[in-house]
This record gives sequence, C-alpha cells and structure tokens, in this order.
Amino acid sequence: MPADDPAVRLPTLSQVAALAGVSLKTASRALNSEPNVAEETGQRVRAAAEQLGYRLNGLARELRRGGTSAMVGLISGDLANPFYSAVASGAERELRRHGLLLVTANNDENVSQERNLVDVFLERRVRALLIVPSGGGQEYLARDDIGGVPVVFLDRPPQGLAADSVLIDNEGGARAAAEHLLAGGHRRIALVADLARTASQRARIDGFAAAMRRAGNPDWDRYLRTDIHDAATAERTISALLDLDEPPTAIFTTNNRLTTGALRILARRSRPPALVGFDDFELADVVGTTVVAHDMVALGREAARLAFARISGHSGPPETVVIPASLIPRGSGEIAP
Amino acid sequence: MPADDPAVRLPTLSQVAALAGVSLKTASRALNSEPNVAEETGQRVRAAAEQLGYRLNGLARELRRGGTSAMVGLISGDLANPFYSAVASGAERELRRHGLLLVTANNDENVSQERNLVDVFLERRVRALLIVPSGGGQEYLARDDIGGVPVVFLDRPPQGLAADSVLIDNEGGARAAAEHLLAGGHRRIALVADLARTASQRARIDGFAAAMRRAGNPDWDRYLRTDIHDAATAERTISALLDLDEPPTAIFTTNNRLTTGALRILARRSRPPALVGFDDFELADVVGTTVVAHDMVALGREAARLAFARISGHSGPPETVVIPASLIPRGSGEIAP
DNA sequence: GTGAAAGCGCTAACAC
DNA sequence: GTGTTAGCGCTTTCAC
Repeated sequence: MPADDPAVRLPTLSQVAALAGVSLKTASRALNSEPNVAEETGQRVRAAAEQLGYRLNGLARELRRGGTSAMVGLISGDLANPFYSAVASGAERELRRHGLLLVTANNDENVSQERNLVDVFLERRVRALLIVPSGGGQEYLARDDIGGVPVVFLDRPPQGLAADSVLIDNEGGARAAAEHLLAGGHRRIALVADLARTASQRARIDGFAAAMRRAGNPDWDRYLRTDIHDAATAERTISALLDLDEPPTAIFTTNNRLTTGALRILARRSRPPALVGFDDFELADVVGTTVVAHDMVALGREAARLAFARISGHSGPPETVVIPASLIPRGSGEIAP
Repeated sequence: MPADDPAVRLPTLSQVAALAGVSLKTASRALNSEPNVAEETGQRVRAAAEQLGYRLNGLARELRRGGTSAMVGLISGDLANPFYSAVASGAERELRRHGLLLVTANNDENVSQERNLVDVFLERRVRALLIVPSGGGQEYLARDDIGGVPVVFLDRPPQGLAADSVLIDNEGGARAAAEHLLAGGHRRIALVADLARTASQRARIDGFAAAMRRAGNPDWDRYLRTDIHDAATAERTISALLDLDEPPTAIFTTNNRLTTGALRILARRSRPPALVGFDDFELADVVGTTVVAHDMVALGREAARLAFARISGHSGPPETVVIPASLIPRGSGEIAP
C-alpha cells in the first residue's frame, strides 16, 4: 500500500455532513459548538464525525480565517545547548496554554541562516516570532515588512528596530561577579568571554569592566580574553592564562559553555584559581561552582507571554522585561587569592 | 495602529500579478521557476514581488496541494531535560535539510495529554509524527485512523502497533554496567530505576537482572528500587539504601536525572559506593562519573531520517534502528567494594 | 507562452 | 434552526 493511497486520506467536513444528512454549514456549526443547532442534529453530526474518524483540517480553517496559523516560531541557537532548550521549554509551555504550537529552528549562530528562517516562518504564516538573534541588525523585521507579525527578542535586544524584548540583567550579574571576587581579595581577575559582537556578551563585559574601574583596578584588561566561542578554545585560553608569569588568581567566564571548559582545566590543577561562571548549570551544586544564575525557563515564558499579548491585539509601545541575575556562592568563587 | 490593521496584511499573488500586468497563473509560474515563462515576463513578475514584499502563503499552497504541511511534530517530555532536547536538536537539523520544520510539544509524561497532542498535530496536518511515548498502548495511531501520516517511535517501542522506531540498546547497556561492576568485585549492587511501566526502563532493568542471575547473584533484588521519578525521591531512596545494615557497595542509576540525584548524595559521603549511570551528561568527565553513553542527537537524527523516507513514499515493513550504548569508565564505576 | 476556470476544506454573510 | 453562496490564496487542468 503506497504512502499516498487515497484510501487513507482523511475525511472532510462535507463527507461528515453527507453521512449525517445535513448541510455542510450545519455540520460545521455542530462541531464548533456554535449556537442554533438542534440538540438532535448535533448528536447525529458528532456521531457521523466519530464514525468516519473526522479531524478538522486546520490548514483550511486558518486560510479561511485570515491566512494565519496556530504556530509561533522560535529561532535560536542549537537546542542541544541547555540555555536554548530551557528557553524553548518555557515558551512551549506558555504557548500551549493558549492553544498555540511552538516551531523551533536552529540559526546555527549564523545571521544569514537566521534571515532564511524568518522567511520560512513567515511563509508558514506563524502568528509571532521569538528570536534569540545571533547578531547583526534586524531592520528587515520592520513591522510593515513582515505583515504585522509580532516579534519578540530574547536575551539580546533588537538592533535598528524597536520591539518587545526579554533580557537578562547581564550587566548587573557581571558586576555582582566582579564585586564578589574583588571582595574576596582578588586583583588579577581574568575575564573569558564569548563573541563580543553580541549585545549580551558586551553587557557582561561592560558590567565587569565598570566594577573593575570603580575598584581602581585599571589594567585588569591584561587578563581580558574575548571571542572564545567553543569549549576547546576556552580550554586552551585558560591554560595559557594560568601559565603566565603573573597568572590570574580568579576567572570569570561569561557563559555556560566557557564555564564548562574552565572546569575541565581547573580539575587538573592542584591549586586552582577562583572561578565564577555566568549561567547556572546542572550539577553546579555538586561540583561546587559559584555562578551568576537566572531563570532561563522564565525567559522563554515571558517572551511567549509578550507574544501572546500582541497576538491578542495588545498595541502600544515596545516592552522590555528584565530577568534578574544573582550570584550563588558554592565554593569555587570563594577561593582566596 | 491596531495589530489587525489591514494595511499590514501581506500582499497576495494576485496583487503581484496585477502590478506586473500578467495573469495570476503566470505570476505563479514565474515565482516557482516553472517552464514556459518568457524571460522578460519573469523579470517583471519578480520585480513586482520584490517591490510589494510578497511572500508565498504556505497555508494556501499546502491546502491546494493536498492538505499536508511542511511540519513534522515531535511529542516528548520536557525540553528542559537534556535527553529530550538533544533528540529535538538532532531531529530538527535533519528535517531542516529537507525543508521541513520541527514542531515540538511536551506531553508532561502524561498519556492523555499525549493523545491530545496527537490530535492537535493531526489537525495541523503534520507530515509525520515523532513520538517518545510516555507509556500506554498506541493502537489509536493505526495507519488508517490517522490518514496515513507516518509515525516514528523514539526511545521506546510502540505497543499494540507496528511502526518505525529508533531505540537505544538499553538491555546491552545495562548488562555492560552490571558486568563492569561485577568484574570490579561488587556483589551488593543497587539498581535505582525510573517508572518501570516504560519499556526503556524495563529493558534496562531486565538487562541488569540477566547479568546478575548469570553471575549467580540471585538475591540482588534486595537492592532493587523502581518507580523513582524525580531527583528528590532519588536522593531519599539512595540515602536510605546507604543506611542499610548491609549497604550496597555499588549503585546503578538508570537515567540522567537519577544519576544527578545520586551524585548529590554521594558527594556528601566520605567513602562513597561505586556508581554507574545510564545516559551520559555534561561534565560527567569533570565529575568523574562512569556512564553508559549513547548518542541522543543521533537518535533524533535517525528518527527524522526514517520519517523523511516514509514522507518520500518509502513503503515496506516497519524498521527499527538501534543506537548502541557503551560503558565509559571515568572513575566512579571503578571504586572497589 | 499565457490565461480562465475550478477547487483544496473550511468559515462568514446572508438568506430562508 | 438550517441551507446557500462566496471566497481565503494558491495550484491544477485545460484551453488558447
């Protein structure tokens, strides 16, 4: 039996109507529990639908209702990264409460791929777009150019565009990390950061730098390393830092991937430096890693909430929700210089 | 400007055609690069589309082409669990290669919720369903009842139904864990397992049990604990095991969540028992945890591949792909009794 | 090479 | 309370 055997084609509403001996519209009314259907008629229609195994064709409904679907698109980095999957989890749960479906796509941290995905999603007539931008300007997402589809930015603010966004308090979190290490007596503190072109990394670097300057620690940037994007590079970078003549006595890593790399290196050292990492992670409590934590599931949830408000017709100026970030001491950040 | 302002409605093909001064069908042909369009005409149509910011309405196309969409649905547990998000990541990447989109939904580990989601997905006319079943029978997914939509089962085989599936070598992996601990001289080995009603947990339990019996270790089930579903219960269960008069000298946990719970408890013990966990996890190398590892991204990828084959018309009997599971010694599993 | 007409499956508007 | 007609935006047939 070939896969496109017409015998397995799903029944349509008019087949249900025919079986029930009513008109198309009456069947529609009955199945959508609209008013003005006799109890007995409704009964008969539902029985016919049941018997045929009828399922509404959502495509047809949505086309008729205005060419818009029940889907919300999420464009982010790889879901294999726990940061993005937590966001997806929070968004999906919130959307499901409103009968909306989450469609995910991986931008491969690549701007042109991201633009492609936006086009793909718009063609599928998503109701809203949630984007963790991988960089670059987002002017092309101007409201009028995308048919008025609401867009919410996650983790990084939009560039060249005003739109709803949900951000982490990157600057505050990084400042807290710096102040914690300074208070612990550290002066030679290394900052190991990811791609400096992303706004979130920049904010973390800036927050850290501000705290350092305020503490009268001006040449801290001897130990500044940015654009470290993968774990292997992080490991090499940190090894090199520790092999300096005057090695840092503490390290601040600005995301979970870099923190993981750091842990691999520090585990092999007999007298490791202090470590604070941005982003909490599974087992951080077991390993005893001090982190700047924030609720990533909440980030996704809030983004979905903003999107739903817009879908429901809420207008008004763009809103920004800030997710707090706070330091959790667990040992690694409390090692003395 | 209200959100439903008609001014922001996306332009349609006939508007493009009108602007280009050609018929609807010619515009369609030009934009789909079909043959029999004069070079100059195509030029004009593309210019008009560009000028209006035209985007194809995928809903309409798919309705006309037979009521089937470009989406593949994935129903699994919470994406916040790295197991499921790795599966989603692998599936999404593979589907994207074929122009398909992944729609995810969380079954909350709940059978009736899962049936709901299947209905929702079928209404949206997904091209295929990928399911990590949360339990129960799947007779309702019989091919003819769901309009011939291909279904692929992940991690757990279908019940009451023959269908494609991608499984982990649960039994072999569990056996390897048991044999490793036995070879290390352990006899009192605890088995801490999740919900025994799921086939994957059952296979892990069975593989372990078989190895125990073969080793002449018949009353091993003194230390058998099943239906431990959350980390807190796992922690309590393991604490209780270690407080027995004759405590186990080794523990085998049958998934990543339980392993995490075990690590929390063992970290506080001065002389911890040996530990082997099913499922690899981030930082397992840093923590030094011996695990039974398998490629979860590959699991998602293979499932997507099977689904795509069916979508492309491949018929034939159901296929089963088995993802190998192998033990990686990292220290915790090599502790002597 | 191009176009007119029909129709995918459904819902909205307006009869009766 | 029920039915008829039209049409969402597109592709398919068939004519020119």
